[in-house]
Amino acid sequence: MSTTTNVTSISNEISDAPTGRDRILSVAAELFVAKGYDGTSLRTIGDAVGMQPASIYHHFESKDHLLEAILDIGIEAIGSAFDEVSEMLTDDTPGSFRLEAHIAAHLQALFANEAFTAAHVTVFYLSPDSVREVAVPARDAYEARWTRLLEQVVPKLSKKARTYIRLSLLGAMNSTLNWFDPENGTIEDLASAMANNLWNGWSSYE
Amino acid sequence: MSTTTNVTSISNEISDAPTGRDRILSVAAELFVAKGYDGTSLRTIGDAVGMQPASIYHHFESKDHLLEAILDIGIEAIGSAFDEVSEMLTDDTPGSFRLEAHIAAHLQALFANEAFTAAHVTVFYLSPDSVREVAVPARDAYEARWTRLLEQVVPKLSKKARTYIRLSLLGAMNSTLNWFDPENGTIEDLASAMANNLWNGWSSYE
DNA sequence: GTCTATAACTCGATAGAC
DNA sequence: GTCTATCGAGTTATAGAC
Repeated sequence: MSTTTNVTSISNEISDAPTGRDRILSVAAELFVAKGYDGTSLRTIGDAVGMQPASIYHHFESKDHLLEAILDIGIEAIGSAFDEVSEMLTDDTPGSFRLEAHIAAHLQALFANEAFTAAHVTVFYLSPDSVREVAVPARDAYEARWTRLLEQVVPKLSKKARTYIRLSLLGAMNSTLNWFDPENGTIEDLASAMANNLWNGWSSYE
Repeated sequence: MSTTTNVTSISNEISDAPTGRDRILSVAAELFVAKGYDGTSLRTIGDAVGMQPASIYHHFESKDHLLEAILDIGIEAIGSAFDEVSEMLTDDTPGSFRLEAHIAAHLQALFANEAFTAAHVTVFYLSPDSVREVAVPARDAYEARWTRLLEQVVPKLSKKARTYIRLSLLGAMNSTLNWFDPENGTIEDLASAMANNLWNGWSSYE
């Protein structure tokens, strides 16, 4: 589907100290997330990869296209993580289990793919219009997976209410990038806590 | 406490078509939220207020100080909204009511103070270090209000679990800036839905 | 595939008139 | 309090050698 480097090859090459194009992608993703798209110059990226800024243009047509490639890798990674979980679950898996498993997959993907996935939570919203337009279809396809999941897990809820909880849940999960430190607790614990609190409600802790 | 224009005078002057310093603040806040801090030049702000970029320096020492003033107004506004609700509730108000009232206040503040409050959700994270350092104490004080509230509302939960739900809830509420349209539903409804789903849990909709 | 050099432009900020 | 004019540094991107 994608014409850019796919996630599998990226994650394999991360441990192999990627060079050239893949290394530019990794470094640029980290910098974009840390300092913003406008706040990261091609000089900064070049310095970080040990390359002149002009050399980046051999691998990418423009700074915008570099960001497009990063967002493409990120959404592919998190979509695959969702699908892998789906394949492991059967139709009669309890809703609370399915919810927790997909929450865990989303959170793992957020923290495990260098900054490719994280870029969708922060960088995306300030991206140039042309870049956003390219990234939107894949993002919508990912959201649609959650829409279908919630239709199955909380079928009694109205469509509008399901929209609210879907977007609230995604907002809560994505916010973990701002406050959760994977060295200070496991993502499994975090996912379990989030899923349990959502499923059982807070009233039991009153 | 604050040496910059306070929220009350700002909100009063919004309807009076503010001029000079206050107008720069309003316009810059909107632009910073829409296009990012690095993505908004003083020239752009000047154009939007009908002023030469150099004239902005009569009101603000630098672009950084302008952002500091905006963040100060924003956190003051949302803190006041929290405190106003607190004063309306008695100690024996049921936890679910208190939760919903404070959620509603937070969401109202997010959408009602031009972009001053919203700047804390987006612009803050990519601000220059010096600006962030200035804004952090007031942000921490606001978070501490939520910490105390949750200690009272869900006392049986462990401290760690309360930290998770506090940050998840704030993340969910702040994400509404990305997806909720106040012209397509009331904030009261949104707050009610969020509070009810959190309090009662999703299991009842299975 | 990476380099040097540079074009064309924009940035935040300053100086000083009015 | 707002203006004009401008400085020095930074930006994306291109041209062309190796």
